[in-house]
Amino acid sequence: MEEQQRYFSRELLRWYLDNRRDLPWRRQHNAYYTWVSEIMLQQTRVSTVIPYFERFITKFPTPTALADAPEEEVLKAWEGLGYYSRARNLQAGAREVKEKYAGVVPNDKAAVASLKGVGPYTTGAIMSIAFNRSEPAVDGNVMRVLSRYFRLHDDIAKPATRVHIEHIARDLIPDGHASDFNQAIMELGALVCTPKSPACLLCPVMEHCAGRLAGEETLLPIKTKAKPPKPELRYAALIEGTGVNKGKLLMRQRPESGLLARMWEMPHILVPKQMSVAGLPDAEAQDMLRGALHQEGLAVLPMERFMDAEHTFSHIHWQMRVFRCSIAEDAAVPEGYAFIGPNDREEYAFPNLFVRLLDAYFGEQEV
DNA sequence: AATACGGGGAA
DNA sequence: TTCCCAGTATT
Repeated sequence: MEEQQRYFSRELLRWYLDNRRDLPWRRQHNAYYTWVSEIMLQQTRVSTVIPYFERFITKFPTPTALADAPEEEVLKAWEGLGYYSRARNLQAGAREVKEKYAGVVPNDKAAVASLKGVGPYTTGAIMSIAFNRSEPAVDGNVMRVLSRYFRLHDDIAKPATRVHIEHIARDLIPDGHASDFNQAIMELGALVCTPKSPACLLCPVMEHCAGRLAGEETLLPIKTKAKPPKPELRYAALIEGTGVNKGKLLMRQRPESGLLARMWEMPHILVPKQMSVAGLPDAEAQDMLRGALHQEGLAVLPMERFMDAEHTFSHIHWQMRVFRCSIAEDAAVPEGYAFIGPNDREEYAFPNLFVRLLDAYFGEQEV
């Protein structure tokens, strides 16, 4: 092994012992905590995850507790965290651990890798962090740190690059220190070797960092840009209940799979692209909304514009125009719809966009 | 190999 | 605004 590599592993480990953050999932050694935290941390910042992790572990302290919980409760605990299939996959994994491994996360790479929602990174993270096994755990941090340190010009957006860097990372793990080393390299990426302006002068391995020595620390890593989100115009119906449903809004549950699976939303329609370019007059928009909802067995009458709202997902940009609608007190409500009041909100999981709309509506009612 | 899949924080 | 974050599943 080259001196540049031994130096990296030695100095990084030394640095980590002094700079390790005190995080909830590091307070005690528990493979389930490692698993839950790693799933939550996928594409999600540490500061965002911390409160979710605390609540989640309090509510579901063991794999068996998670396995036995109602699915809606798990989804509600995930509300606002995003990538909601993670919640369902995690619970599916917990059920498998309960059934096949007596509720204990197995110290077995193949078994862990086969759990739902656990890919190459998370497999390596669980095996190394929880069981101190010498497996690489290559995430965005690790690709950035190693791209800079070894001055790799491969496009980290390409799957083949992750595989390449996994081999490099595996060779760097000091015998018997996989857990600390893998956390150390990610910690360095999060605290020092940051994406925009890396703090090279604070870096424990700057002396032999090829990227920095070449003056390329801000050029690396190479990453092709993602394409911009596709714009979509949507018309939504804010349907106020009357009689026994006074003070409540009619909401519906999204399908089992796809975007925001099984979460609750305001009934709405996608406006065909041709008509959405210039937008429609309110009268025509309301007529389109009324007709589309009628097709679904919902007889409502759009009355006036309530508000506009926008939301950007990774790949779609929603521009939503919300119309206040009236509905007859004895009107039929199709399967999957429910009247939800301010006191019922804890029973249902909503995507961020509809949390904002509900806040706007119920906030207005209080005043 | 490309695309679907959320949301928020930092610069 | 832009980037991108302790990625995975599906196609």
